[in-house]
Amino acid sequence: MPDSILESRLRVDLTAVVITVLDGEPLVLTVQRDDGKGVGLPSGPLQRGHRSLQEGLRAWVERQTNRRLGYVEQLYTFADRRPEGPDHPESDDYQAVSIAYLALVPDPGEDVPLEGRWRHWYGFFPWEDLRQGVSPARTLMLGRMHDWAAGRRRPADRSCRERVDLVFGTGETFDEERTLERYEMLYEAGLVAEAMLDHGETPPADILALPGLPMMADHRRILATAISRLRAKIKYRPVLFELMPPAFTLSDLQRTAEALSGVALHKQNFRRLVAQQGLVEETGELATDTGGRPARLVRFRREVLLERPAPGVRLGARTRTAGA
Amino acid sequence: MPDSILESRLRVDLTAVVITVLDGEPLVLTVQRDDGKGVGLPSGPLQRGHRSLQEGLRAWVERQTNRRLGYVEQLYTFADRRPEGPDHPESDDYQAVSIAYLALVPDPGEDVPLEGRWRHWYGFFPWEDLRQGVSPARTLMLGRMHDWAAGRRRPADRSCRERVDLVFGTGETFDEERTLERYEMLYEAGLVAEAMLDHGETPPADILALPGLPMMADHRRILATAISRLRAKIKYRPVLFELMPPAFTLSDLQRTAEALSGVALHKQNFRRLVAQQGLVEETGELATDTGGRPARLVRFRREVLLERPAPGVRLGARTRTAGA
DNA sequence: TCAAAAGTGTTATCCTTACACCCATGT
DNA sequence: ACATGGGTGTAAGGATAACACTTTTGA
Repeated sequence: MPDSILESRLRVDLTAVVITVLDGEPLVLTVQRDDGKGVGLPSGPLQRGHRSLQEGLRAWVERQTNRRLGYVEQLYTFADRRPEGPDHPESDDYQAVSIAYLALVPDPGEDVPLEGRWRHWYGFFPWEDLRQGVSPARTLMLGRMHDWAAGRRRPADRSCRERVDLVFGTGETFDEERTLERYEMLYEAGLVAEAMLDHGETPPADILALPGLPMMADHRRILATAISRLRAKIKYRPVLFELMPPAFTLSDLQRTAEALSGVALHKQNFRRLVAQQGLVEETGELATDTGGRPARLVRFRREVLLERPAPGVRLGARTRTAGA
Repeated sequence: MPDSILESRLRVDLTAVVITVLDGEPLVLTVQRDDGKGVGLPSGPLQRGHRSLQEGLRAWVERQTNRRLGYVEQLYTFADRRPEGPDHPESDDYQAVSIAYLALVPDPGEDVPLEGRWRHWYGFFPWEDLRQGVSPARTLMLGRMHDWAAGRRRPADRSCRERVDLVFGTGETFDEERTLERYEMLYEAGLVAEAMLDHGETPPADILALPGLPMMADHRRILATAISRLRAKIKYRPVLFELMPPAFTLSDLQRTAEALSGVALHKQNFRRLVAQQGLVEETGELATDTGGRPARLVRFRREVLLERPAPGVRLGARTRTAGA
């Protein structure tokens, strides 16, 4: 009853982060907005007739990209305010509430229509890929973060520099799950294009000087949320297998895990962990196109979803990287 | 552009699960709806002028219950369809989308106004409390679930009976984090009052024969979601301390952990885990009102939030219970 | 003096890590 | 033959689980 006059009914958007891995590279399904807003994630408003939030999401993705989704889980709900730029000084209203979902598909499929396109994760987040050790791009960006940190004094807690090093990790101490925190820190430092747009500034002409490709609205933040969640989740739930074909080799599985987590894993231990958890069983066939000795093909034992309490591909140790 | 005629703008509700622990009992903040719908969680619509979703939530809880919230995190977003009962045969529209939050406060506080009231968790979920071993209520309810399972044959996967035993656990194998799954299974079996209401039936007069007190709409499901999340989270993030006063004893801390997780913990190992993780430091004072030997008071070391990657109160072993 | 609760020490066991080594195929 | 990737065994280290025991207060 109270203040019902203030109630605002607003649009509810459903937004999908659809992930796959192809040849050891993680991909995300994007759409190119025709209104010049750039690259975004598939999304659309919740409608009458959608039987549930998830059904609505599936319908939108199918329409926009022709893909049927398999595994789907809810990620997070964001409220996107209208940007506060000089054009909208008075906007105290919300544009929309958008409910973001994470979806996994085992292969990219063909005939993705015009607007739909798979893009590499690490094009948007170059600093998140440490599989080859520390990349020059990462070092460069860390330098800029240190410059930014040096110009700030945060009262009452540790120095900003220390926080940067903690969240970004110094080589060995990289925590791959902190993708969202890293993005938010870069945003705070004004080192991503979206930060400038949201403050009404125009990003520099040499947009490529900023680390990572931007996305429309807050979609890159949503993607960062998805990556963080997925990197955490593969360790305690068998979601990795939602990205695999029916039969695969253990090396394929490891490559997929590495693609998602962004770090190189220790081969023998990875295999043992998978084996001893009973997550896979042999098909009896061999893959001959491996280059060296043919590898046994295995398949996911779907039964574990029912029998084990919380099985996941615990990643185990990493291979020691050369970088500090 | 397409189908904008179908777009529906709808209400967005913010719903709070506010938790505290008092004298070893976990409590949830509830409001009594005056329209006869029974007990519910504090909630209200997102309004213009709320600076963010979280701010909106805080505003509503403060107004309805006079409590300021400390720790707040987003839980899940639900779409509540109008019930399909005989009164609304044609309703294909949503009532509202509600975004649920989990909030933790260190003490109940006083002067909670008329509608606001703290209630015991386990009044709503009697089967979730295994601190004293297996309760008669739990055994009774498990029997009913077995009866239900016996009357069903699920094709293509394990027998329903096995699924019940897996999710509810047989004594030793109880997985405290599966609170939501257990509630959903009880709902499916029609053993909670809400299931009947949602199907247009009237619950039996002897409502107390059904396990646990009901809540309005889907609020008990939301509470189950909160419990699941919280039980999982205390193991890898130091959220337990959001429920503690500034100074407390290790036994207090253990009692709080037990209250939330619903199982009895092994004293010595719990203490060692907390100590060796550096989560607390001594204040130098002693608590004299413990009954036996006075206990040292400790406080949470807030610094760990910055220095450690993912510190949590890993609960360690449980005390062996007598029940099978 | 005894009950009650705090607090300490110690061992067996398991899981993880790290390393070394062998196997099967294509060129 | 040898390069390449698949696959196995094993010992060191660390964390957990389970146990027994001592200390300090109030009644």
